[in-house]
Amino acid sequence: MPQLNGGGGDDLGANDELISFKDEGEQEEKISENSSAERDLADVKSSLVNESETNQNSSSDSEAERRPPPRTETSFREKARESLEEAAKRQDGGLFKGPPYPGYPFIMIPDLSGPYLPNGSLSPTARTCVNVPLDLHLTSCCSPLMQYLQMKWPLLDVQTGNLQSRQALKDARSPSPAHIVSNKVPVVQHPHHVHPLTPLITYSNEHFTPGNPPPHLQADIDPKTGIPRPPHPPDISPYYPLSPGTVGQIPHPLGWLVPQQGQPVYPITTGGFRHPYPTALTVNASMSRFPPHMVPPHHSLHTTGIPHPAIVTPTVKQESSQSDMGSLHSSKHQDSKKEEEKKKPHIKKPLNAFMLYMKEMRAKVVAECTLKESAAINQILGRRWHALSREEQAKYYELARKERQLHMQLYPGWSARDNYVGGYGKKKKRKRDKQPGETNEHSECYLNPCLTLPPITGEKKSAFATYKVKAAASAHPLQMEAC
DNA sequence: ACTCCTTTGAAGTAG
DNA sequence: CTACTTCAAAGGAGT
Repeated sequence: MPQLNGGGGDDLGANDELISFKDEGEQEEKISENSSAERDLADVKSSLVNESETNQNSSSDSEAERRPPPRTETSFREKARESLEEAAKRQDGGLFKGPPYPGYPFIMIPDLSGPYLPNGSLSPTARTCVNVPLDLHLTSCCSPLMQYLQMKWPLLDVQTGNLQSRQALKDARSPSPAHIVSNKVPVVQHPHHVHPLTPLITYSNEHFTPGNPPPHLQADIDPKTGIPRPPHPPDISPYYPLSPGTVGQIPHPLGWLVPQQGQPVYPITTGGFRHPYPTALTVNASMSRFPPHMVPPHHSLHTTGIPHPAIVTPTVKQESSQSDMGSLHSSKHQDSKKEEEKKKPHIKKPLNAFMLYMKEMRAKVVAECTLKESAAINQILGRRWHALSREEQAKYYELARKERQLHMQLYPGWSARDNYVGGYGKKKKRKRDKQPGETNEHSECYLNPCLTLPPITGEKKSAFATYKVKAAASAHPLQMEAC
């Protein structure tokens, strides 16, 4: 599990999930994260559209200008905040022209406290996330910084000029243990696709059990549509944005983030934005009510009776594997067993950190560029992923960890192997062997210097104990090989 | 209709 | 333990 050293070093410690090579070795990229956000889009676009060299608009001088003085470990967080603001300024005129979504109603403040800081205090990043938007939400919603924050922290859901949300913000800022303890960092559910595992990435109230909402949300009525916003469930942090109506018609880059009561902002179908998976707390609560061994055998139904999104009906995908599905009885003979297995739902893997990140950011990237091809989008997302700060990555790692935990609780006997079609070694689809040199044959690599990362030198490797050399070498041949 | 592409990370298997 | 494979999401593109 990623851990943030709350003290002097921002090293994530022994976590083997965070790749620390970008901490210093990728300083340039990290520094240019702000600009890379606009550049990578242009880069990929240009490479895909054969417009080479157009990425020069992010000129080298500006690159040098972006390069902050060598940062120290102690000043890292400060730098990070500075970079946030700086990026916000820059992106105001860049590709990241935040669409005007004056009504984007909420601010969702991810609580990054908890596991990241040994003392349990709010991490500096979290403070940053809290403080800045709190001031920002009073300013223009088109504020570059806010746009950036919303880009950077799509979970930050800013409602401008809404007293209720201000009150909500106050509440969020209040030292309520629920806010502090809840480590929930909600990731959103793409309306496109019912996410298989959306316990932590769901704030659709659609399936939330209406409970007793906080007083400040009691009369939460959408000012635009007049549609009452569904209240927060009792055990859901008010951080969760439940702002269906307002954003529906507003071209917000994170419109997909919002529960769809109106029209989806992006060319995405109204998949229903179902989040049958309760939130972490909800699930944990439900877990307390339904211990793992009491999880209903019909996994297609959650404890709430709502079809579980992680389960794909057998018609979609089938695999022959044994699991602990309660509906299976060993006494049945093979035919019936086969039928049982046919009916057996396909439990998908929990999403890892990057997948969660992709899910959250994809729509935004798609909205910011004309690219629709997922391969290209994923390239951008991959680069952005590496450009993320540790705290931001840690957020997703933690989220993924919770997803895995939740998945384990819900499906104790499930194994990733269950989803192996034909089993290990029998490839369902032959993946092209990626030799480093082979990968470099990609035109994007040549046309797109931004798609590459500086080669990792041995010095850099030694500088970071947690650097997963092997992982990086195998996972990022493209970056490891200097294009 | 199906597969590939493309990304990272988790988890599984084989040696 | 290491290396490798598969799958998770996504949707356009190709077969």
